[in-house]
Amino acid sequence: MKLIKDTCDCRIIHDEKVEEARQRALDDTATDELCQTFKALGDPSRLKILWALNHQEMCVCDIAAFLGITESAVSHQLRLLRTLRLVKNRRAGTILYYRLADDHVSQLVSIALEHIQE
Amino acid sequence: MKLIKDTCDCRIIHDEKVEEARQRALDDTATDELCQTFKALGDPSRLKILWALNHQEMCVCDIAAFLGITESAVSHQLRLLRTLRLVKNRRAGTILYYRLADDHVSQLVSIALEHIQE
DNA sequence: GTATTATATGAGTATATGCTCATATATAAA
DNA sequence: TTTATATATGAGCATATACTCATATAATAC
Repeated sequence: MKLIKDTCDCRIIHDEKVEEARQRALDDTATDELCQTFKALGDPSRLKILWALNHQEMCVCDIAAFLGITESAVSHQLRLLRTLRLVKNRRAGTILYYRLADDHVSQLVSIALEHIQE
Repeated sequence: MKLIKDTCDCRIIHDEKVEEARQRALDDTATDELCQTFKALGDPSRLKILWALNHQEMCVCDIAAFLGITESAVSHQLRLLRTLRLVKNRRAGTILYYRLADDHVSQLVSIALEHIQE
């Protein structure tokens, strides 16, 4: 977190607002984790995957067929979504079925849908 | 939207799941707008700006001082946030005060905070 | 054991993007 | 009008990232 310089070339019109913002600011770790979560939802392939998994569990090759991209690309994205605990999977033989980890994704998309529909 | 090939090299294990996903899929425009919205929240500078504006209105130079980045960088980000109707501004002389356009951002961040805190 | 299927992963590449710098615009004051 | 202040914008650059390709791993069948 950079600090503002003490020299006169830093223009702060409302000191108290800047201080207030600093007080309420999220810590760096939370900011970073929030960003990673939102960024995960900010890619068309991942958003489509998550939206599809919101309704049913699916295996990698089905998701690939649905999206029209390679299974490798899907697998890469699923790894990211797993890391962020947005999806979980269960194994059935050689097949891995993916599903949403919880209903946060559903809630986030619902609110974002409200936003874009106004 | 690419379609899957008819040749035998496309592995679809569960036809009905792929079809179900297609039926429920969001249209391309909605997907794109949702992604842009989430992407906007997926950058540390923009998320900090939005979080700060969730508590009070601020002008460009105050935000710049708060974040420790140039006013130019802030202005670029605010333009994006304005385009996505996430923030609004009011003019007071030469100063522009920015605020959140509605409470969707607040709701989105709250849910995402729940997610990362589990 | 080998072969097959389903998925995962590492490296490389092309595109996207967040910042800086220089410049432009808008409002106000002199 | 001239000057100063506050913000906006375009271009360029350095980094991030989403995909492809080749290869590796895991589970099953033989």
